[in-house]
Amino acid sequence: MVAHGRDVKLRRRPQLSEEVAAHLRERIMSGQVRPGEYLRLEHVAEELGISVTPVREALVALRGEGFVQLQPRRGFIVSPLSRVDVQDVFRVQADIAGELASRAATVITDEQLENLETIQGQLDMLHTTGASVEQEALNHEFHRQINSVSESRKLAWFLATAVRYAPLSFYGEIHGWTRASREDHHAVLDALHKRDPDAARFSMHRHITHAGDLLVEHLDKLGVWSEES
Amino acid sequence: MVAHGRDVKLRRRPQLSEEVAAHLRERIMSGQVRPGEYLRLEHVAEELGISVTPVREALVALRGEGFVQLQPRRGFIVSPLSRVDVQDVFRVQADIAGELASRAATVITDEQLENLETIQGQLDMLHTTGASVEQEALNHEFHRQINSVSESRKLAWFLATAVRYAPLSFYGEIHGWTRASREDHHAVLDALHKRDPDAARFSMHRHITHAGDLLVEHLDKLGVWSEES
DNA sequence: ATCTCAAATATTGTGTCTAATGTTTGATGC
DNA sequence: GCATCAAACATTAGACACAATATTTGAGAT
Repeated sequence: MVAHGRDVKLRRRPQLSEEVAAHLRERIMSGQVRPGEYLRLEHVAEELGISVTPVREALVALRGEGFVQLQPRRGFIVSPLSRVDVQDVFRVQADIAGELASRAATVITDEQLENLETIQGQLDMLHTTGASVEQEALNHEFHRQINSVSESRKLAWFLATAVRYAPLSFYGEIHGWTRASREDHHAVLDALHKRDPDAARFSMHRHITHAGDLLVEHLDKLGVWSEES
Repeated sequence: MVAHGRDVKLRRRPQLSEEVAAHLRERIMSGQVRPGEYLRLEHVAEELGISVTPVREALVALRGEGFVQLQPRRGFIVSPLSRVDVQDVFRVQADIAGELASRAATVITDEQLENLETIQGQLDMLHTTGASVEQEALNHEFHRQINSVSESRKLAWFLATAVRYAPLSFYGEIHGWTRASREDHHAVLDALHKRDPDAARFSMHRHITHAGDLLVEHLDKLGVWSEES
């Protein structure tokens, strides 16, 4: 039972299918592959220099996330995507994140609050410099902490699937986002400090809505929508 | 052409992995496999008389639905499940179904309304007899119609994933459900007739909440929860 | 001699690949 | 147009490499 040391294996190889899924998500949400297009197993496999098995596995996962549709015996098609669709995803995300923040407000410990303050403090410092990768990580950690406070597994899971619709590097790239985000975060922290569930829900909901609006604008420019009106 | 039938129980029309996924969902939500248990690929494959490939595919899909978790190189574990978890899933389901009903109320056509009335009429007739399989189908169709009126793809998709937490044959088996359902449905129809979004949202939300409460009660008896408190 | 503990070895089971099978689509000939 | 056939491709099976865990073995300490 003795710990065999925490020899950190830095080279922990991620699952191939995970990488493929991330790759395809990115390609879809950046408009490189259009809605209605077929994603051919063999084609993708060849492109990445792997066999079809992990590609198929990735596509099955992506189907579960709503990015592609499976036509049995025919193949995987990129799902239609409209402005309203993305707004809807963020509506769900905002509702659930709000609920989680609300629950967190009633049970959060002083220690957890301090932890959040530390994270936000580091974020605020990075604000001046432009280290967007670390900003991403800290931002993610900030939300992860809040969402884990109430231990609402299923809500957290729903939230996680909604979050996937935002490209990984999105938040670092959007001008003006870091600043708006900072103010939003402080409003959330304030509500948590006061143990005010309604305020926590409201401020978190508003925060996610802000993000969603920016993403829609961003995707607008990329022109990823399937149809226009 | 036709395989020399060994003990072939699985039909060939649907995808194997689909059937496996449904099979495992059912086993999880009926308490036959407990949270924390490993689902071994080969074991499941042998049990169903198929190879491991579609089993793995089904488990990947189930991971996307939150039923199991993947520990890389270790295996698939049945996710924890508490009473609160199921309540949360139904909360999300109720919110989204309410939103979809609300949207439907503002755009539904007379023709679509008449269609719904027909479906509900058939449901009401079956109420006296006990043809639960057909009841299931009609009930499903009733909701499907409403959810498709507003063409909100992503919301409908979220809803679909939440719905999977109810065992397929659940509604037919619960005593008193068909009657309560009938009243709920008529309230929804009434709201749609009046083109009243708020009433549609409210009545649909209540309907789903009713169903959720019954399912929780049902699962309580089965004892599927991972821990008690 | 017995116990402790770690290195060596065996076992189990996933992750990926290759190959066989079946289905769909589109072209070709009638 | 309609049947037939071939190519393309998804789907399933089977095989194997390798990682994670369990078991055994053996050296050193008591």
